[in-house]
Amino acid sequence: MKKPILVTAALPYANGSIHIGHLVEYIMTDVYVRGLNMCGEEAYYICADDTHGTPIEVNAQKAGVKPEDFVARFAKEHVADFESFEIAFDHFDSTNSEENKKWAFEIYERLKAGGHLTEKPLEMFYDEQEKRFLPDRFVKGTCPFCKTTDQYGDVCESCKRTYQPTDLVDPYSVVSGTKPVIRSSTHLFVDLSRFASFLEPWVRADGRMPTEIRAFVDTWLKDGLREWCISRDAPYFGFEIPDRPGKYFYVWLDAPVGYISATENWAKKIGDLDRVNLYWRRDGARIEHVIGKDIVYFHTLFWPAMLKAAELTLPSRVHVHGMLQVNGEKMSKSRGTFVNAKTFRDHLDPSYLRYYYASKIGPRPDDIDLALGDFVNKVNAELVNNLANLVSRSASFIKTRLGGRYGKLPAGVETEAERTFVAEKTKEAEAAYRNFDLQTAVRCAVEIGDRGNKIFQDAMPWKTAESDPAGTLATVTLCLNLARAATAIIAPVVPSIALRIYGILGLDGAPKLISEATLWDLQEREIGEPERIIDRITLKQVEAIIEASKPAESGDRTEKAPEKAKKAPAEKPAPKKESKVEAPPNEGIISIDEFSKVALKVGLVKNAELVEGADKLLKLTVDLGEAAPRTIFAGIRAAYAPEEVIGKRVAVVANLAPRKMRFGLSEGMVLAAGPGGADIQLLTVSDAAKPGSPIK
RNA sequence: GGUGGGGUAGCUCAGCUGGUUAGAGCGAGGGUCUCAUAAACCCUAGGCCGCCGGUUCAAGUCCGGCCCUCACCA
Repeated sequence: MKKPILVTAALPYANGSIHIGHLVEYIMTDVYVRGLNMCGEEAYYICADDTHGTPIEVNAQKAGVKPEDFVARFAKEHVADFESFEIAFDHFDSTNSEENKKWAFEIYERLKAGGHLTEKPLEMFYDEQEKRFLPDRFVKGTCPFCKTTDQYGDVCESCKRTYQPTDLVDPYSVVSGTKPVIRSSTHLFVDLSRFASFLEPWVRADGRMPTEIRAFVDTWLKDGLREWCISRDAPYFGFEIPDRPGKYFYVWLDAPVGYISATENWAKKIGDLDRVNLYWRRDGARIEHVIGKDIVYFHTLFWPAMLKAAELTLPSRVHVHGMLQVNGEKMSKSRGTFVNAKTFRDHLDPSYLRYYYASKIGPRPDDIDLALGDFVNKVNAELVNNLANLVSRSASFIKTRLGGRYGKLPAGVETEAERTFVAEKTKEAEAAYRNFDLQTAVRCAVEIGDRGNKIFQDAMPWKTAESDPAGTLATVTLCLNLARAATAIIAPVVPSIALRIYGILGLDGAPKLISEATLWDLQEREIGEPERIIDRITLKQVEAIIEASKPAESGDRTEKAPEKAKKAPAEKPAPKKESKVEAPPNEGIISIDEFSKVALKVGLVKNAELVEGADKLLKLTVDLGEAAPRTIFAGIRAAYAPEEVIGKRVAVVANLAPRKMRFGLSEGMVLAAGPGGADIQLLTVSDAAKPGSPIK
């Protein structure tokens, strides 16, 4: 007997709004689950908000509300966003539930009983003012290697090297701005290496994950698995560890457990409580996770180890997708490409985005590019001009000129050829859906649409309607049966459009099975009422979305959300949520004292030259009114030729720690505006300013 | 820095286990038609398949090196 399939998408973090990056995953998973069901499988789609962790705790505090309330606001918003994009979860839950606590405890107890836990002290930064330990991303300071300032406690964005927070020079707390002290705290660890012999074959099993990802995970396995710290100190929003008062489960311990607890609450909702045990304890389901490239480690190593230790059902498949780019670049607030689900929905029908994503998503974990011009073209050409218009032209032709009833299909080879073709495409599309190859499924539908349009065009029914009504009706009937086939195939992608088309064709309800494509039963019966299916879109509408997504003011210097910024699926790690009403204050804010630490001065560029071996840098000699001019390397070569810069009076950070570069020592930093590359404007000052005079 | 992925026509991408003249859609140029959401249909465009070597009768398709780019680094 076929097992039901329980599909999950990664849990969105309840710290921000759903944006078009998240939607890649929720849409593709939704299409996948709808596709499976339309292939005759029994598939369910489960998800939940991920609600725990330091960022939420801190942000709730800043917003002056309880974490529970903070999280509840986003839960409401998330549900509304998903609904509007026709993402049809069978159940959407929250990790902050009694059920989740219960399951997390159970897994914890099993880890302990199995002897998989170790305990040891850890030296960590502690913020005395805020009375809290500081996770990596809540400490900033100067990179110990390259001396770049304001780097997070785990990795330097400038030189990309990783280190411990305690390695930072001049560390400060992101929460209070004070200098943290080192304090020891005892923590719990899962000894992952004990699971190595189990994980290796599990990871390598055929079909477990895309081969590209397997290669990636393999390298981790070869390097040897490290211990995984699963506890955090209070204050923390999460579950307190039963036998460790004051210690809480790290959010990544209980987040994936949400897959199970959400199943339990769903089981309760549908009145079949045993289902949670059937699926998770008795191998009664295929469990499939859909995740982004960014959280592979958790889902292919930690999570299966936890499940194994607790003797729960392991996922059959972990499907991984790539990240979203917009116009070939990361989503960016300042460019307006960081588009929230709500903003998109306010401007355009979500069907467009569902269609576009599906048309670009293949089975491999490649990044997908939302190229705005391409978006407009593709949607108009394929969804509207091809598919919707085929229905429109054929249906209204029958309605207005051929009596409003379908005729018989043309006899003979013509119809046979189409039947064969559609049968082929239907099979291909079913296989494609099962394999997350959504672009192939979409192409199958479009190809059928092409055939319909070509047949209609070649037959020229507008010329034969009078002379040969029966033959003409047969041809148009064939076209509509093709349109119906394409509709059944595309239904998982754009369900509401499929429903509308079925109505026009005179069919009840929405397509139920992809195989309806091969029914050919639109014959000698009434057709429905023609209606507008979906409008073409214009670049202008898309530009309006971008415009609406730009930050209102330039002061909004966004930055990565600490610790869990990368948790959000399909999101290029970047900015946090926009400063809407409910938004907590940004912890990037600094005090006047901190700002005054920066010595900005006017510098006169005496000389500038190209740097051999560095295609981005110019070597500047800058007079700061000091005894000797300074040498400063500036990454402005793409925008300025050396001679353009000489003689300019520019803004210089004079007390920046000197940075040793391959080409020499850089003794300061020249300020410039703009996104980078060739789009850079040096901040210049009028000639009246003396070199060395302070900028305040 | 380490690891992994990419680099194919102006743009977005297909090209499985190597094999006839390297494909699609959009855009661009030309034509047909008017039923339909200024939609449809036909023809055309001739791209060093990132660079350099190698294996092979035969290489976008395998191997090595390099360049560029993206991602991940618990």
